[in-house]
Amino acid sequence: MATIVEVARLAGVSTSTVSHVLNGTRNVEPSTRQRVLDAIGQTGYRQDALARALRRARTDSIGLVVSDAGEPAFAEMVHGVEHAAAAEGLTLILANSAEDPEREKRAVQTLLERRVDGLVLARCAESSSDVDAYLAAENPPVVLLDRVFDGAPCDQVGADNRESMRRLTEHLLGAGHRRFLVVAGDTRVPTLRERLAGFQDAIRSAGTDPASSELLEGPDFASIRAGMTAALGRGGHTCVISASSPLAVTALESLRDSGVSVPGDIAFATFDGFNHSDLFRPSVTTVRQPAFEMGAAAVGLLLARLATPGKSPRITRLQQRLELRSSSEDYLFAATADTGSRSS
Amino acid sequence: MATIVEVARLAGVSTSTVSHVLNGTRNVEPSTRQRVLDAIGQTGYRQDALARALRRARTDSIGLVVSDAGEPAFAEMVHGVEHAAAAEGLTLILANSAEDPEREKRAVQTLLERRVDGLVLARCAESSSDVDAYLAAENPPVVLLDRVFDGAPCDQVGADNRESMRRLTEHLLGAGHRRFLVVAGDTRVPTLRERLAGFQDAIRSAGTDPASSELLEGPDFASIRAGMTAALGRGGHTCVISASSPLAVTALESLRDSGVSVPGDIAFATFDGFNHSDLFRPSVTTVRQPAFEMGAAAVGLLLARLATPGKSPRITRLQQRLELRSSSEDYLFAATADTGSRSS
DNA sequence: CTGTTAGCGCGTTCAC
DNA sequence: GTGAACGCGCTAACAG
Repeated sequence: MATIVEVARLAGVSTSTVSHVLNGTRNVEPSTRQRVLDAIGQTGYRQDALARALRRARTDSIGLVVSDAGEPAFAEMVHGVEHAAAAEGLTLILANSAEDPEREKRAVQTLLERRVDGLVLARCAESSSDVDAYLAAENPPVVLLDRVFDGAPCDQVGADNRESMRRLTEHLLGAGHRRFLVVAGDTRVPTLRERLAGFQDAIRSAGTDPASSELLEGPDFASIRAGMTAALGRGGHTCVISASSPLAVTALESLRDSGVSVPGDIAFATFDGFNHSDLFRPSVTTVRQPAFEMGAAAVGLLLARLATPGKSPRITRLQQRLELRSSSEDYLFAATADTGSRSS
Repeated sequence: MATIVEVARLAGVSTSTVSHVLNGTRNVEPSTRQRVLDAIGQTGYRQDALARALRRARTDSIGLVVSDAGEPAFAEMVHGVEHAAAAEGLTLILANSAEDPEREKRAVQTLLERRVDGLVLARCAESSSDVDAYLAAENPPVVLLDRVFDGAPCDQVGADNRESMRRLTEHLLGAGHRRFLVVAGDTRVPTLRERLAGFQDAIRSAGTDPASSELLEGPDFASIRAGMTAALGRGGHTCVISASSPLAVTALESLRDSGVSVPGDIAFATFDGFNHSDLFRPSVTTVRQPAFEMGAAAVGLLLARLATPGKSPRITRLQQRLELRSSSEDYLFAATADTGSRSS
């Protein structure tokens, strides 16, 4: 690979002139400029990003750490981050923590060593505080993605989980449901905690008896499954709400294994959902995350902070879309069913 | 951020000693070694990957360009590449060409400027020859992923598309199918061309009349859809085979819009398939790509080449899994149906 | 309008 | 066993 020195020699100018025509950083005589361009063409010279970054103290790259690269929603966020970054001339360094605090820590360290201009983090559930220490020491621009932490000293992008769950639940209440089975999952995860809160908001403001519904919480999917099976055995619920796509898989498997049909015997709705759901039965009612847009928005916040640091942190909440489908809409209440006391 | 100079001063040694302690590149007196380690601990010093890479002429990073980051199969490959790279201490720079030759070209250029130690490319359908020129000029280790090009001068990883399609078709022939509707897609794409070839292999070696089946080829999904609708209108086919997941979506939409039910009226099978298909109806018969493993295998080949260059290119074909489900298995031939002349 | 020079932070000879 | 000095390729400050 040719270096700037060879180009300069070939064009009969100094390296600094070559640098300036390349970067447009000062005027150069059209004729010499052309000589430089010709020399570049002949040698096939390209700037060395490494040397350039070392000198300029900026790498034109950003780091992204996701907590589960296998999950479609995260894959879409990666896609969105890549898209927005590329559009801004930034390259993307990708790391996956796989929900492991240790790997997350290493990833952040590695990215800082590589001197990324900014960091987008979808932190894992039990994220180590070491990470915060590293970030505080270095203090690079950081945007938290997907999982919003109250009081975090940086920009954040998330979905309007609480409001969306409230809207979903209100819709289901309006359809007549009163006895819900809520598969809430690991409520230490902010996203899932917010969704549960949204459910409770709706129940409370509707004046419905919270005791009619049942919550399945916890990080362990085996327990969730066992809880599902037990609850379905007892019966009485008219609707299952799942707070995430992996939880939905577990819930649907339990329903299938218990011989409970959707929407024949019970209604079903979930967050995240499944691709191309309209092609299959049951097509499932879904609160769809704008994952791609969230990734792109994170890059936007990063650039804004890069441009004007010192502003106070912003939280962007992107609206989710409620997609009503057969799994909830085609449930029929039995004529004799207790659809709750319509108290209002 | 502390630099090596500060550490050296604090430890009362030269920078070269610090460097040697860090890299274990020559013996140092245990006591001075400890002083250096202490100084590192105090300052929170970490090596600057940029300066290090510039000096060592290697970046410990690899570049990955995928042709469609939005496609689940590619997302899994990204996942696999990231996983294997991280395990080897390599960081991953990700770019998406979005099937655009221009973007692909820019991505490869950018990655070369960043001096990645190697490149994994899932090239797009109409990849520019400029890319080959850049690669030839620089001659970095390259592994082609997913789309295998005969005679390419580099290592490649793909799936055994031809064999898998042959196996699938043979299975369907065994079930009695003779009149197939094959949604082949853009057969300039090696993967899709191989799958079509596998179908033809099976038809030929079974001695079945090729004219009984119909092929839908071309890059344009609207035409594919129109072709589907026309073919379904004419009728006579007993089985639809789709060569990829996006094609399957189009095909299933056409089937639905034409009021043809799967597997009631027609059997259906596809490559790639849908996640959690067993939870929904119809559950679809699928030839599943080991996408994660393919990504990991690509990194493996890259490392092997890095270690021992000069060997002749290798092609790794990973086996795909045939997942038989209701969409094809539960199709019932009408008693009067012509299931072909059982000539053998 | 252009050239000279001094680092960015590190790894690595070469000398002791 | 250790240190001094050089250079990876580039940009920015200073001169002219």
